Amino acid sequence: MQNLSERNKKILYAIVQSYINNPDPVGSRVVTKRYSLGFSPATIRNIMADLEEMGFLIQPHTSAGRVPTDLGYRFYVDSLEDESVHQSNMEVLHDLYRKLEALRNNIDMFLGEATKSMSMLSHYLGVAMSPASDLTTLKKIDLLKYTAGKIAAVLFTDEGLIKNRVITIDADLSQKDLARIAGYLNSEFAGYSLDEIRMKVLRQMSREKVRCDHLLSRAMQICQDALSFPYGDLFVSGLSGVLDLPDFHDLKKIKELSRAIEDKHMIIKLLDELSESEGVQVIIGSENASDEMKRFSVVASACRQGDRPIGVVGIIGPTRMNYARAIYIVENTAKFITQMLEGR
Amino acid sequence: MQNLSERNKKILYAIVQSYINNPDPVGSRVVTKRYSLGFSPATIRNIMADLEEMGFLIQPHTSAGRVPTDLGYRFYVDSLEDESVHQSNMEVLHDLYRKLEALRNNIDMFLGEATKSMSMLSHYLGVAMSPASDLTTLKKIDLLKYTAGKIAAVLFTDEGLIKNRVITIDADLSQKDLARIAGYLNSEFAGYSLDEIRMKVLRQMSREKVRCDHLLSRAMQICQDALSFPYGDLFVSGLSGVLDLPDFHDLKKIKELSRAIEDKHMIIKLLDELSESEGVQVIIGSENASDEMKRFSVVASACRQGDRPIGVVGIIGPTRMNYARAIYIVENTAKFITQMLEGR
DNA sequence: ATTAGCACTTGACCATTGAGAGTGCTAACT
DNA sequence: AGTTAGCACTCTCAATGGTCAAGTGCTAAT
Repeated sequence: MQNLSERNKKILYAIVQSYINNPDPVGSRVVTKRYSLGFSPATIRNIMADLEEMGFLIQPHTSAGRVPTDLGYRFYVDSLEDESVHQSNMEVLHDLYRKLEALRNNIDMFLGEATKSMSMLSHYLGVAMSPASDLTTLKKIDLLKYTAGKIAAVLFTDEGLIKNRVITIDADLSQKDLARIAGYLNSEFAGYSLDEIRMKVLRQMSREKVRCDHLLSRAMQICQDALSFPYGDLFVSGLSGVLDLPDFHDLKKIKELSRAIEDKHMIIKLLDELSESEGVQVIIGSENASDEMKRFSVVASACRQGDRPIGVVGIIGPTRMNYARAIYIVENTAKFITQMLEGR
Repeated sequence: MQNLSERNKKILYAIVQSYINNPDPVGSRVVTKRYSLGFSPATIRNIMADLEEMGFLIQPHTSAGRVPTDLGYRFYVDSLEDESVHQSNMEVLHDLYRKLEALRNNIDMFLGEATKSMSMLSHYLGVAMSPASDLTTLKKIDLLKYTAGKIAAVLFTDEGLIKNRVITIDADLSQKDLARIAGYLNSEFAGYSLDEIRMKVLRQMSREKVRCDHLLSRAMQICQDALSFPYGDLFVSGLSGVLDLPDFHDLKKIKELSRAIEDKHMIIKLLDELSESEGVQVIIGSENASDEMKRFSVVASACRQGDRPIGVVGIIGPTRMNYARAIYIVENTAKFITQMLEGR
């Protein structure tokens, strides 16, 4: 990448951009015509041959133009200037989000709507994930009597998530007992992450066996049950829009994509890994860890509140993606969500 | 339909069945060959011409075999005998559901898994919807202090659903106040459907304006906010599996389907209407109210607990669907869910 | 180092063709 | 009168071959 001359960089950049705007393999003619660098087609051809040798381009067949490889896209994305991102019709984005503000009290629903907006604006798939529960911080837990032998645990987290869960217990506890247990749990565990709490509980329980405080050990048991949450919720939308893209005129690729987004675990893992990193992340085609995603690209960003992750939003599309636009949309969506959560 | 002779019925039935098993237009030859009714191809041809005239069959083009129309499928489904449904590998179904029993406390998650099972077994789309909130019966409401100016309302319904919602209020109420309000709401509204409660609240509020009891009017305000739920949750799964069907080798049809299932409101409305009726319902192609669904069929059943609807499960597929199998799967899934809910 | 020119390759497009499947109709059969 | 055999007809589908345009690589000239 560094061993590219300035000239070659410019040409590679132009080729990728041309291909992103228009799904035809780009030939030497159009490069000279549309991007007026002062070279003749023949020169461009030589350079293109070099770039192909270096792995940035590939030709689908002899006598077709060239198409960027994943490496080519990578170069393009890395050399993308922030300024190039400014596109005209992006004010819509803020208008849209302003409408979404009404949902601020319900983060799950908000994320669902945010994916819709992202998919509409980008014409790719919008995805979002609420935080992996393990890292969320418990703010408050309440226990409510539900029926005999069943209680409902309501968890409030610092991120504004509320989760509830029905727990079956073998004894019949009164609401008063439950309030005492809840009070104890709150005093003991509020402010810790669910992960930490789980560990604390385990330690407590082994100690408790000896002391055998009835209510307390029961409290621990309840707590353990209450915290066993699955992953965060996942939202995906925009599939029907994606199918209109020329990239998906091929049945095989449609199947691949739908298989990928149906594998929620895979997507969750993917987004989860991104939730650690700072800023907008771009994963291009073969850079993806998962086989199912090797022909698609991901643009995603974590939403933070201070240093606590509160979710991930992103866009999934073909490797031939308008990265500049996607990055802009994701960046601003993440920013907006962060602001919204701070404002409350 | 009644004006069909017994012989014609048999032949129509055979044609539909053949087409369901094998997506080739069925000609007179195969009818005589595979279904040994004692007729020659020529006779069958005459009858097929009659059936076409009556609207049960259609030929894609001259010199192709015939294909059932929606009317043809309707005849087939209506004359489907219960016995014909027994298929060999259906025991898997119960094995699968036994595994799902672990999720019985979390009806939403359970429905999600149930759709997966249904789609895996049928190779069509599995859908499920938790009850439309309007009709659910309030069992208990709890109010919890969340932050200053915000409270969380937790609703328990008779169906075992728990919903929560953050409500913003303009004053700061203590947990004690909230408990009083909740107590009042419970004594007043428990046992009524959310719909009824909404009406009661409205009546109360107009009366309250005169009397101006501060806490009470506040309670009404909270209650109104707490009850304003969106639709029930919708679960859809199995798209990638559907794409392997020969019926979806056509890009246009894929788009149609994905557009349809992305229109959640439409699907919810569709299932909602079915939740009123008894037993397994079959809607074939053009019988669908929604344009987007006119080329697909729906097999669905409401799940009841007594006379209270607690959800709808179903299968969406091409009109050339294995109705017998789909009906069997839906019927047993619904039955299983009902049993599971009763057992708790 | 760059470029003009040219021969070559290849996929896309189109019309033609022949095979195969299935029909409708008529005339013969029971 | 219902049923069937026979046959001409229609239509799709796959294969074929020929032309066209695009784009390349190479060579020789600048």
